[in-house]
Amino acid sequence: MTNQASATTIAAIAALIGDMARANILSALMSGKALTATELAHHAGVSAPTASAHLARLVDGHLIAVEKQGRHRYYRIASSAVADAFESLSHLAAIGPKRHRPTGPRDLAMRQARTCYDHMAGRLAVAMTDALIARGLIVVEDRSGLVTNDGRRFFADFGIELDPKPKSARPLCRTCLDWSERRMHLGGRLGAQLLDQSLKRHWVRPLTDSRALGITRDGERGFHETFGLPLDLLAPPR
Amino acid sequence: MTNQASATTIAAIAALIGDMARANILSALMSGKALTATELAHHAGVSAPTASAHLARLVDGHLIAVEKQGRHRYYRIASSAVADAFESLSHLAAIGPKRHRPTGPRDLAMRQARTCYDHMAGRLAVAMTDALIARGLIVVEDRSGLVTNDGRRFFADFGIELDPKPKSARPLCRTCLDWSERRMHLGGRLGAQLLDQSLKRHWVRPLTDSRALGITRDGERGFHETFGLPLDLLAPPR
DNA sequence: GCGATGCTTCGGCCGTGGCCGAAGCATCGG
DNA sequence: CCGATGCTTCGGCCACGGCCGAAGCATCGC
Repeated sequence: MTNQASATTIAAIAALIGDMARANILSALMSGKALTATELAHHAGVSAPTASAHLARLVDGHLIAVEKQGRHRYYRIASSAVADAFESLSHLAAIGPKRHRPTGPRDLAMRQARTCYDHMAGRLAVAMTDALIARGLIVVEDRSGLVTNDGRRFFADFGIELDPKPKSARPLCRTCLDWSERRMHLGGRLGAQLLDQSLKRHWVRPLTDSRALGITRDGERGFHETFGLPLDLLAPPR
Repeated sequence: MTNQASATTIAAIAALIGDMARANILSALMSGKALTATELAHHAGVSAPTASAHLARLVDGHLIAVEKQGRHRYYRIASSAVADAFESLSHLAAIGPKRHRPTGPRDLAMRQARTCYDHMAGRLAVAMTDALIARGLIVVEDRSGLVTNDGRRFFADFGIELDPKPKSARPLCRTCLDWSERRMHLGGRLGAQLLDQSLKRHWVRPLTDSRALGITRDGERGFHETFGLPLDLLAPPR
């Protein structure tokens, strides 16, 4: 009767993810966008009542959170821990029965850069995080990080506002791990804003029907000049 | 119709984990030991036929592997990716609805040192890995690692045989990530042998009814002198 | 060979949970 | 106010899958 209670909870959570409709819903929310119930119903390929029941169960299990806005209800992933668990399962599903890495073109793009929840992951994100640490712009310890004064200036120049009085309780700088790289990368508000800026500047663009991100020509230059990332890391996957 | 196929697979895998009996079976196997069908049936609290059916499904889904030995059949976790996914879910289950870390005594011990599948995880394992890298005894790149010549000597002195012609196809040195530390630590055959030696030397001992490991007095001295780990990291959790 | 032990397959029972259509609240726009 | 839109609740249908006991293979010890 070890962590019996714990095993119960694990089973409950896994069972929540272990349904086609709910997995599709979570998959859709992994983009980081908050979506309405109807959109999610459509995405999961089920009727509105069915989706509603699924969403209620996911909220009840604290896998997703809901925010009502007028007559819409916006659902989103509840925490980065949820995104994390889903990514792990996703990784397991991808390598599944195979012995060695499949390395399809889609897979290569995913490994280079992709969105994870609402920030970036993959080689690009890991390298950016390393670069920020190496330059003393952020300090990372355990799972959380701090922005240094140098960093504050740097991010301001880059167009990222780090309001000292955040209205959101969400941590500014958090690390999130990476199934393809086995390294940490930035999440939290800072990670989200880095993705935001990168998209705004057209340094990366979402690839169709996937969470993979493509690095544009501008991006190759920008990431190289601004963050000092090596060019070969930024080139399109071979 | 994005990664619809992928979402299907994720749901299938999660559904496998999402059953009390199967979660208990996996939980038991997370110790890294290979167990027989009857033992697992007992552990899951179900009859032999029921357990057999569950085990067959888990094998079919490539979550566990089986090896027959005489009239016994030994089951074990199929890969570190499975152990990884289970740990992620375990982490999610632990923090679940709560806002901040619970930090019970059990939890503190788990964060300091525990077994992950068949090797060590937690602060201790992460620090050991860092120390080995810093001393140039291993080189880690991407997910896999190499033992240097210096390292080979070091491990031989430590009592770990690294036969150049391994009969097992299992990689010697692999990294595995860590939910509590968000850092990589050593898995693979080397990681397993490090745990082995640490247990043999009574530097760590399994705590009752848990995957947590306690660091003994001998261990504090040993890890400090042999790996150069700081003493405060080795002290019992406050 | 023989029984004992370990494990799986078979057959049948039953409950949980998925699904939808219809109806019920809530909110917006006019 | 009214209808339209977004979402949930209700009621009922159905099947997937978990559970066990009994029986069937396989392997060991003698």
